[in-house]
Amino acid sequence: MPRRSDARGKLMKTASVLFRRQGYHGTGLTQILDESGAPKGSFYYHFPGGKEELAAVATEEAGGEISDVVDRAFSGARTFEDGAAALIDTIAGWFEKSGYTMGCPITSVLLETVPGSDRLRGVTRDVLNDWTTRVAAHAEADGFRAEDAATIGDAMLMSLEGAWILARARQDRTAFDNAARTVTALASAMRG
Amino acid sequence: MPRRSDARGKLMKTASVLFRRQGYHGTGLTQILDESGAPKGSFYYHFPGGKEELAAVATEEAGGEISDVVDRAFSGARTFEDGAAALIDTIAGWFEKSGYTMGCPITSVLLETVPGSDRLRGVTRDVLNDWTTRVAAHAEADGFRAEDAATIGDAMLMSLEGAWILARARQDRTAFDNAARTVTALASAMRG
Amino acid sequence: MPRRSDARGKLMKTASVLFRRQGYHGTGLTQILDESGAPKGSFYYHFPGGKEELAAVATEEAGGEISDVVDRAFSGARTFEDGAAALIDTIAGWFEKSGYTMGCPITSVLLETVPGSDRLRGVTRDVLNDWTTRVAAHAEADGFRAEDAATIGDAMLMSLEGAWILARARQDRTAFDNAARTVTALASAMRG
Amino acid sequence: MPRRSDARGKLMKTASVLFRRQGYHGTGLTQILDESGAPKGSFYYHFPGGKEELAAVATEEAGGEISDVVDRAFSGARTFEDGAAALIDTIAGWFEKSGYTMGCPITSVLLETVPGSDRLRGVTRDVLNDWTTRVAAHAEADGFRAEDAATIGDAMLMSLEGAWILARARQDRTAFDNAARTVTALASAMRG
DNA sequence: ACTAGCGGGACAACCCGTTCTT
DNA sequence: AAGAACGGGTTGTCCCGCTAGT
Repeated sequence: MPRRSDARGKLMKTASVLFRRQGYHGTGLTQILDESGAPKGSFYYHFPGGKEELAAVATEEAGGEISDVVDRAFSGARTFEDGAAALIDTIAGWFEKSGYTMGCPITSVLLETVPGSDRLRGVTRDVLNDWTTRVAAHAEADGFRAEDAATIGDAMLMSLEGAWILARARQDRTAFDNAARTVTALASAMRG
Repeated sequence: MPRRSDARGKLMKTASVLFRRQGYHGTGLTQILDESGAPKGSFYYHFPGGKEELAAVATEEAGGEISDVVDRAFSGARTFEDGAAALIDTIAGWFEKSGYTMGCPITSVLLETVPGSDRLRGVTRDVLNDWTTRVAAHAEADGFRAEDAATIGDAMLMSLEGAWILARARQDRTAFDNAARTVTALASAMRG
Repeated sequence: MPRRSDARGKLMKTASVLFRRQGYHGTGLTQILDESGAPKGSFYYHFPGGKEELAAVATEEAGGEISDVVDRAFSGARTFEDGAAALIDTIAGWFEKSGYTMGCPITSVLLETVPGSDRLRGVTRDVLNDWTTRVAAHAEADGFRAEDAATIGDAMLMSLEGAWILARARQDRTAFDNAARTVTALASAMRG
Repeated sequence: MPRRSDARGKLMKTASVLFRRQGYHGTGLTQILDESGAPKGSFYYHFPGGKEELAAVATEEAGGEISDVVDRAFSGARTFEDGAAALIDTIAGWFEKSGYTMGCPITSVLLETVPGSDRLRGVTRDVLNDWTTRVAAHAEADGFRAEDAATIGDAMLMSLEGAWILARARQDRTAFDNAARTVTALASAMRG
C-alpha cells in the first residue's frame, strides 16, 4: 500500500469550504491551491477534468456527509418530528460555528452552474434527491403513507434550504428554528 | 420631461437576468455590457461603485417587483391560502417560461457575496425581510394572530426559496407545487 | 470686470501639486477635478487642449513662481554665495514642509513627457533656461565673468535638481545642504 | 544546465528601457509585453508582484550596471578628477546614442512612485546610496579625507542627475560637460 | 462665458483556468 | 507529481466628446 500524501482529499475539503463561503466562480483555483498547500502541477494530475471535476467530487462527498447526518438524526429520534428538529439543529449549529458564513454545499455550486455544466447539474440533483428520499423513508418508517412521506421529504428540504438562505441574510439562526417549527407542525397536521 | 436614453435601466435589467442565470461572479461585466449595448465608459458613469453597485440597485429593483407580485397575489385572493398558492404559481410560471434557468434574484447574489460585501448583504436582507413582512401582513389581514402570521411569513419564504432550488436541480416545477401544498396545509393547521 | 470663479487657477494649482507628488501620468484627470472641485465640463472649456494644456500652463506658472524666488533670494543677499545658499534653503524648506513628497514642478513632467510632447518639452526647457539665466545674471552682478557665470548657473541648477532627487529618495534634507556647500565652494574657487 | 528561455531577463531589460524613456506610469504593461515578446501569463509567473515587482528588479539590475561603470571609470583613471570625467562622459555618450531620450533608470521610477510604493523607494534609495558610496570610496582612495570624500560623492551624483535632466530638456549633452567641469573644479578646490 | 449631465471606447493592471514538458 | 509557461479573461480607469441649459 503506497504512501498517500492525500493531497487529493485536502483539495476536496478546501474547495468545498471555499465554495460554500464564496461560491463557485468566486473561488479561484489559486486560492484553493494556496490554502490546501498543493502545488499547481499536481492538481491536474488528480483532477484531469479541472475545476469542474474537483467541484463535482467535492460536492458529492460533502453531500454524502450530510446524508449520513440525516440518517443519524432520525435514527436517534423517537418520532419523525424529533428527528427533523434534530437534523435542522445540527445544521444550524454548523452554520453558527462558521460565523454565519457557510451555505449549503449543493446550492453553492448549483445556482452558479445550472444550466451550464451537465456534470454538476447531475451531481447536485442526485444529492438533493438522495436527501429527500432519505427523509421520506424515515417518515414512512414512522407511519406516514408513502405519498405523504414524499411530500414531507420535499417540504423538509425546501424549509431547510430556505432557512439556510434567510439565516445567511440575517446573520443569525432564527430562520432555522422557524423551519423546525414549520416542519413539525406540518407533520403533525398530516398525522391527524 | 427630459429625453432619457435609459442606459441605466437597461443595464440593471440585463444584469439582473444574467445574475439569476449564471450567478454574480459567473457574470462578467463585458457580457452585461454587450447584451445591454452600453459602452464601458457609460457604465461607470451611472454606477461609480462598479459591479457591486449595479448588483445592489438591480437586486433592489428586482426585489421590489416581486414585492408587488406578493401584494397583487394576496389582494386578488379570497383567503390567505389562495393568495399563497397564487403567488407561488406566478413565480413557478416565470421559472417555467425561462426554461428552468432563472433563480431568485436575491439568492443569486446573496450566496456569493455574503459575507464579503456589506452593501449587498444589506440589500438582500432588506428585500427578504420586506417579503416576509408583507406575507405576514396579508396573513394577519386574514385573521391570523400576529405571532402566527410572522411564522407563516417565514415559512412561506423558506418554502418558496427552497422550492426554487429544488426546481432548478430537477428542471421541472413540481417542487413549487409541493411548496404550495405545504404552505396551505400549514396555514390551515394553524387556523384550527 | 467680469466675475471670475477662478476655477481655472484652482485647476492649475491642484494639478501642479499632484504632478509634483505623483508624476504626470500617475495623476488622473478625475483626481484633479475632484480635488479642485471643478466640474468636468468646465475643464474642457478652460483647457481645450486637455490634460497636456493644463500641464503646460500649470508648469509654466509654477516655474514662474520659482523664478521669483530666485530673484528674491539673490536680491536679499550680500554675495552670490549667500544668495545661492538662501535659494536652496528656501526650496529645501518647502520640501520639508511637504513631508518630503513634492519634487520639482519641471522634472515631474519633463521626465515623463520628453520626447512625446513638443509643447511640454518647450515649456520645461524654457523654464529651466530661465532659471539658469537668472542665476547666471546674479553671478555676473556679483563680479563673475560672463563665461564663468554661465557655468555657475548650470552648476547651481544641476546641484539643486540633483539634491531634490537624492532628498526624495532619502526622505530628508541633507542632500540640499550638501548642494549648498558644493555651490558655494565652487563659486569661491572660481573667484580665486 | 537547464534550458532557459530568459523571458524574465528580456522583460526586465525592456521594462527598464521604456521606463527611462516614458516613465513608470507612462509605460503600459501591454507595451512591455509586446516589445519583449513575452505572453501576459508568463509575466505574472515570473513577477507575481506585478508591475511594481518588475520595476523593482529591473531598477535594481540597471542600478547595478551603472555601479560597475562607476568602478570601471575610476579604476582606469590616474586621478579622481579623471575618473569623474570619464564616468560622466560614458553616461553622456549613452544618452547621446539614445537620441537624447533615455533618462536615469532610478529617477524615472523614483519621481513617480515615492512616496506611494515602499518597495520602490527602498530600491531607488539603496541604489543611489550605493553610487554615492562608491564614488566616495574612489575619492578616498585618491587621497581625500573621508569627510570630504562623502561630500564629493554626493556632489558627483547631484551634478550627474541634474545634468541628466538639463540635457533631456535641451536635447544636447552640454550639461554633462558642465557637470564634469563642476565636479573636477570642486575636487581640485578641495585638494588645496 | 460657463456649467453640467451623459456618454464613449481604448486601455490600464491583474488573475483566470489550463497545458506543456520533464 | 510538479514547475514553467500560456493567452484570454477579469474589473476598473483613462482622457475625451457631445448636447443642453443657464
